[in-house]
Amino acid sequence: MKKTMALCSTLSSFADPSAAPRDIFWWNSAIMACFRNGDVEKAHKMFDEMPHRNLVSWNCMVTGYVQNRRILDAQRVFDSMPKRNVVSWTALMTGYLRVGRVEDARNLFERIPERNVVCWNSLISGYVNNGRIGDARKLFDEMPKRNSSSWSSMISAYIREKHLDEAVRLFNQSPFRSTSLYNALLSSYVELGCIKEAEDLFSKMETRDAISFNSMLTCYSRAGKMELAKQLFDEMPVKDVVSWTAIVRGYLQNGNVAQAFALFDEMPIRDLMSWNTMMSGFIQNGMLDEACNLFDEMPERDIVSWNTILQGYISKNDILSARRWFESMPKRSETSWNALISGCQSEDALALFCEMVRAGFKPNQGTFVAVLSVCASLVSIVCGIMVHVRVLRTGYEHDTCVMCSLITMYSQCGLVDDSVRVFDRMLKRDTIAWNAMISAYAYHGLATEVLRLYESMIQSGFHPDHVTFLNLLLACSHKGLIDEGCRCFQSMQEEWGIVPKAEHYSCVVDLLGRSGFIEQAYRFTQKVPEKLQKNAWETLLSACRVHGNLELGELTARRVLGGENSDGGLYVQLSNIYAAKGKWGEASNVRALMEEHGLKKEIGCSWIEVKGKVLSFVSNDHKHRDHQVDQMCRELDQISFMPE
DNA sequence: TGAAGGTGCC
Repeated sequence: MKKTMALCSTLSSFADPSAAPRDIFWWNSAIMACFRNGDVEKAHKMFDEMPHRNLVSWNCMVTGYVQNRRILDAQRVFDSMPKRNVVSWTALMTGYLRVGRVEDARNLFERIPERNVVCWNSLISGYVNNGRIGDARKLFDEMPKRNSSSWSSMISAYIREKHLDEAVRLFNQSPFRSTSLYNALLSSYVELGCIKEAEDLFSKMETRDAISFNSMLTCYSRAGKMELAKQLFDEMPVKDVVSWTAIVRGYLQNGNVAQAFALFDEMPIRDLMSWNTMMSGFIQNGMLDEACNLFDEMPERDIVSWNTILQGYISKNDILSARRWFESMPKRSETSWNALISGCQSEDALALFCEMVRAGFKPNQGTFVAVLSVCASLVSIVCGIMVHVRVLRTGYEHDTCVMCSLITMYSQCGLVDDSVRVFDRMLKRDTIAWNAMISAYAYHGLATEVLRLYESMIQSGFHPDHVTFLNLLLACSHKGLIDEGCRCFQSMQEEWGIVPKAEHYSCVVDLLGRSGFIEQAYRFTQKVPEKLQKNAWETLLSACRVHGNLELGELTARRVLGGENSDGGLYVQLSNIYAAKGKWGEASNVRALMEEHGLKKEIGCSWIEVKGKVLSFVSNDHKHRDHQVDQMCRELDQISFMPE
C-alpha cells in the first residue's frame, strides 16, 4: 500500500514537475519506478543525473538491476558503492539466488558484517526456491532470532513440497499463527483432497476470513459433496464474488449445470470472473452453444473470455473453427497460442509454435508442455531438441512441469538415456516428475529400472498415486513379472489406500493373460466391479487370441461384443481366434456380423522421422516413391533373412 | 513523513 502511494505521487510529479520538490526521495522513488516498469536504461540515466546520492540511491540501483535479472550490473554497482549496509548485501545475495547461483549467495552471506533477520530469511527462501529445502531447514534451525516471515517461509516451503507432516509439526511450534498461514495449510489439504484434515483445521481456526470459507467451499465441491458446500455457503457471514463463483463452479464441476445457472442468475455482484467461470463451466459440460450465448450477453469481455470460447472449440476438436476464432480475436495472449498449439496434434502445432515466437510472444510453461507433447506424439526428435534448446535459453530449465514434458518427449522418441539426464538435473521433483521418469522406463520395458526408481521414490518420502501404480503394473506385465505385479496391485490398495481404476484391472488381466494364465485372468475379471469390467474383458480377449484359447475367447467375446462401445477391433480379434484354429466359417461369420453393425477396424499406421520430416505409412504402402521405397524393401528383405 | 532487502491463501 505504502509503495503504491509513493509510486502514485512519483508518477503525478512526473506529469507536473512543479507539484513536488525534486528532493532525494523523489529521485530514489523515480528510479525504482523506472526499474519496476522495466526501463533499466532510464533508471541508469537518472542515477547519473541526480545531484546527490545517498546509500538508499545505491541500494535502489542494486535492487533494480536484480529485479530485472541484470546480475552483472547489480554486482558492478555493489562493487563501486562508497558505503554498504545489510540491505545492499541482501539485495545482491537475492540477485544471485534468483539466477540459481546458490553457492555465490552463500559465500556473500558469510561475508555480511552485521546480519539481521531479513538477510537470514532471504537466504532461506532462496534455498527453498532453488529446491534445496534441506539447506533451508538447516539455516532456519541455526537462526539466532526468527520472525513471522521466517516461520511462514519455512512452513509454506514444506506445504509447497507437500511435506505436510513437517509443515504441521513446525506450524504447531510456531509462535506466529496468522490466519493466512492457516489458510495456506487449509488450501493445501484441499488441493490434496484431504477432507477430514481440512475440516479439522477449519474447526480449530481462531479467526476465519472469506478465504478460509472459500477454501472449504472448494474442498466440498471437489469431493462432490454439494449439500455440505451449499450449507456452508448459506452459513457464511459475508459472501464475496469468489464465494459465489466457488459455489457456481462446484455445481458446474459436478455436472449440475441447471443449479449452477440458477445461482449465477441470483448473484448480487458479477464481475468478469463469474461470467468467465460460468462460460467455462458450460464448456466443461460440453455445452459450447450455451457458452457462446453467454459470451454474446456479457457486458464486457476480457482476454480470458475469448480464450474460453477458443478452448471450447478445441475441446470439441473443431480445429478449423478454433483457428477462425483465433484469427478474429481482438487481442491474443500466450494462453491463446498455447490452446491452439495443444489443439492440433500434428506438424501444424510446430509451425504455430514458430509463428508465436515470430509474433513476439514469449513461450511459457504451457507452451512448452503443449509443443513437447506434439513432438512426443509425432516422435519428432529434431523438433524436440530444438524446443529443448529454447527451454534452456528462456530460463525454464528448472520448471518441474516443462522438465516432465522433456522426460516424456525423449522417452517417446526412443532416447530414454536423455530422459534420465533431464530427471537427474531436476532441482525440484514432485510425484508427477517421479511418475514421468518411471513411465519413461516402463515405456521402454525396463522393468528393473522401474522397480528400482519406485523404491527410491518411496525412500525420498514421496507418495505414489494411481499413475505410479499403472506404470509399475505395465512394466511388470511386459516383462512377465507376475509375482511383483500382483504384489504391487495389493500394496497399492492395502498400503496406500488407492482404489484401482479400470486401467489397473486391465493391467492385471494383461499381466496374467500375457504369460498364459488365461483361466486365472478370466476368474480375476469376473471379480472386477461390474462398471469397470469392459476394458478388462477386451484385454482378456486379446490374450485369448495370442494364446489361441478358443473356449475362453468365445465366452469373453459374448461379454463384450454387441455392447454400446464395442468397436471393430474386437470383432477382428475374435475372427482371428477362429482363423488361427482353421475355423474359417466362424471367422467370416464374425466379419459379416461386424459389417452388419456398420463397424470397421481402423487401419494401423506407423511413422518415422527422416531428416526432420515425419513420414507416416501403413501396411503395403507404396506412396513414398520419392523416398526410394524399392530400395527400402530390398534392404528390409536382406535384414529379415539374415542369420541370427 | 516519504525512497532500498525477506514471507503470505480462495
